Amino acid sequence: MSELTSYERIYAVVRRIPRGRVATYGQVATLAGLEGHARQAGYALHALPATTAVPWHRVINAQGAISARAPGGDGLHQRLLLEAEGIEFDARGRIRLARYQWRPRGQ
DNA sequence: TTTATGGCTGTCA
DNA sequence: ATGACAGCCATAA
Repeated sequence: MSELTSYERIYAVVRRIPRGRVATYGQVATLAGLEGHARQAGYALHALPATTAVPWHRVINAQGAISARAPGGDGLHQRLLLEAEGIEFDARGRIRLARYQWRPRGQ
């Protein structure tokens, strides 16, 4: 019923994530109309080109941690991007979701 | 067309 | 608190 692909819906949601905030894959999937398909949200982000304007780094897993998508430490790059936006990580490299998780509609 | 897989999530130990 | 298992279904081959 849409001319947009699932990926594009996901990108549209991710683009709405304010700076200094994060959202989980499941949350993005739900907002994109794909409730319960957290993985698809992850795949969509995985498919993003390096030149994208989508703030994919603001999307993390339900544990408030960064999913290691590549060996070696690419996750570190994502972490730096988040820290640059003012998001703090605890000693285990996890984000305080209670404080930084994006809350659409309720501000 | 079918088959395999997966940037996850939730539950149980 | 962490670790392991199974499941949901779209995308890619």
